[in-house]
Amino acid sequence: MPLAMKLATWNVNSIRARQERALAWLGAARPDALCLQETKVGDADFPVEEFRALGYHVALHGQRTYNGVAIASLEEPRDVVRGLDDGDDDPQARLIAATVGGVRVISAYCPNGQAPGTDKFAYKLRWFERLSAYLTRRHRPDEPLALCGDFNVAPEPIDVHDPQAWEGQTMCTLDERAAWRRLCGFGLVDVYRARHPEPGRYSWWDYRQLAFPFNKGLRIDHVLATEGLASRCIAAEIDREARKGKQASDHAPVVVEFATAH
DNA sequence: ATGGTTGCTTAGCAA
Repeated sequence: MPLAMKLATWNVNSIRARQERALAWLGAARPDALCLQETKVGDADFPVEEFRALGYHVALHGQRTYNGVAIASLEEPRDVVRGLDDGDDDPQARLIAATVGGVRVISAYCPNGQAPGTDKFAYKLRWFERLSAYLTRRHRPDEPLALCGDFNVAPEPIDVHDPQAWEGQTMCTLDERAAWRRLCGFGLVDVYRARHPEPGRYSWWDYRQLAFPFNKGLRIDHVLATEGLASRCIAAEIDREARKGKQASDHAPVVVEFATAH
């Protein structure tokens, strides 16, 4: 029985474009589970064998061109559930859940929302409500659960490089932040922020305008854990190194560790 | 600054 469980989440912005970097990162970081978002590939075209060669199983809920989520894990993922499972006829592949190491791990790619007032924004807010309903329908706040992914919400001004410029913009509106708080109201803790009260820590930087070198970012990738699991957190980091250089995703991995329960 | 960069798919969309 390992002493800790290491869990990571990373929006790779196409697993095919990022395959080399993603596999190199996985081989070096060796998390017990990695939640992937924006794989942008159908399940038949996911590089399963390359992950397998590193010792990782993969549970897939893919989609060609847009969206697509996955969970890679050292232990074989159990009880895999794909989608929000609420009878809604939603063709967008944005959620996959599996049990790994006794923890219910969920990889979520929440909608971007484009801009307030658009159909996409309404879909985003509704998707958050559906996700909240999914949690209350299928889970309890007293079980070990980690909801990981790209939420496309910067929860507070501290999560934004220029809060005044971003106020009311997509990812920073009152409605999105309210949806985020309702989600957390299930009984979830923002694991990174709980350990790191300091400003200037972001997980996403726009490709344009040299945003990364100037650290003009937002913290929109999160690990939300139920309180019992969150209380066992022994580390939480954002791997800025993975955002550096050529052919990087616009997101960095968020990595957390939990002491194993006894 | 209705700009700018990247990826998928091939001119336009999404982020």
